[in-house]
Amino acid sequence: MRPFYRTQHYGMKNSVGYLIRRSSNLLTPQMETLFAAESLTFSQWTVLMALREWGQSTAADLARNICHDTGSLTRILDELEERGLITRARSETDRRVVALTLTTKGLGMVETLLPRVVEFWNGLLGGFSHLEIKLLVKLLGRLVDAAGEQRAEPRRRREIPGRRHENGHERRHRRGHHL
Amino acid sequence: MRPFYRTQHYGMKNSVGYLIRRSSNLLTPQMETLFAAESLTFSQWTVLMALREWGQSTAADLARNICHDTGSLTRILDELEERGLITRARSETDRRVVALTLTTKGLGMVETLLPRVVEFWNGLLGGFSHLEIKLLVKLLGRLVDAAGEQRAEPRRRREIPGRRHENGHERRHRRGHHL
DNA sequence: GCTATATCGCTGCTTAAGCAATGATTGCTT
DNA sequence: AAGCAATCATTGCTTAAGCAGCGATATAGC
Repeated sequence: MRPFYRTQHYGMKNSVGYLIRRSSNLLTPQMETLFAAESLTFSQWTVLMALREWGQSTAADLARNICHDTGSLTRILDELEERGLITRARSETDRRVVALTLTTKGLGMVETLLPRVVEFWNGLLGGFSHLEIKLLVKLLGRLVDAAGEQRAEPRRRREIPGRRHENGHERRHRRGHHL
Repeated sequence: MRPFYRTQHYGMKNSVGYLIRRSSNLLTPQMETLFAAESLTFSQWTVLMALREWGQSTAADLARNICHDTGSLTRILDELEERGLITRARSETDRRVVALTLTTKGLGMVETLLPRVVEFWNGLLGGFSHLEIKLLVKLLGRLVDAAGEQRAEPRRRREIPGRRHENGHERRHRRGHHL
């Protein structure tokens, strides 16, 4: 296929990279104002959404499919667990893995926030036709796929090996938080 | 216009917010590997590109049109100036303003890096038709506009009031850097 | 069965981004 | 003309994200 960009014509207005970056920087803080009252980060919100959608997951899994490295994610999960929104349960069949589940409280949080998010996006995309939005979603999806392959094999989400007992994880050290 | 999203069907795969965030998180580090040898940040790269494209600008202007708050930007500019890639010149007609220009060295840096960037994007977008890319660019542009309006008046870039003498800025305090 | 390699979740450290406040300057209102 | 509000670039502080390394566990090769 004939390449799209030429060195001579490459500018910010037609650069996908710049536009993506700018959208992200613009949108993230706006989203977070929606969660201000509940003091949720966009990342935390995404974790909750993912758990609601996938039912269950693990930290490594989320790190791959969402956003961050496992280090940041651990801290995000720490807070979500502390606030009683998610549950960590060490798997029996693979004791390295900790299965993450949404608590009823966590699910309630999502249900509370979701309408605001939907309203926000409907407002923001008011000038777009449904066809355009579908197109945008599709193109962005393909872009994400392409970027994922470029980096490494994106690796499918795997099934979580049997998770029997609730809250069966023994953390070695607790960070900061007394208790 | 009939709203696009419904609370019932809102999921990650069709969420523009999630896709944007994920693209950004995926793409940024990949871009930065292109600048690894020159140890440039994506943000720094964007500043250089903007200056090349707009000829001249100010910190506040860049902050509005690019990415960050003026605080971060000051530090980014500090390093770029220290490395001799840009020039700060206090304006005569409005002494609050510092006009930013690309040095020849800075321009050379852009010219060196640009081919890599172009190649990267052409590779990444290999599976897209030209029409699709143009469409994506257009849709993203409109999204950025919509997000900008939502937040506040995006405010057009203004002309820089007369800039006479090169390097006529007296910084009150120098950060860290001895000199 | 044993060793080498990979994966998982977690921690400490480093760095970058965001926020509030400041001093200097300008423009606006009356 | 004078005072008030707004703007600009900068700084220190706070917080979040990224990276390297670790102990525990699991898998593959032989």
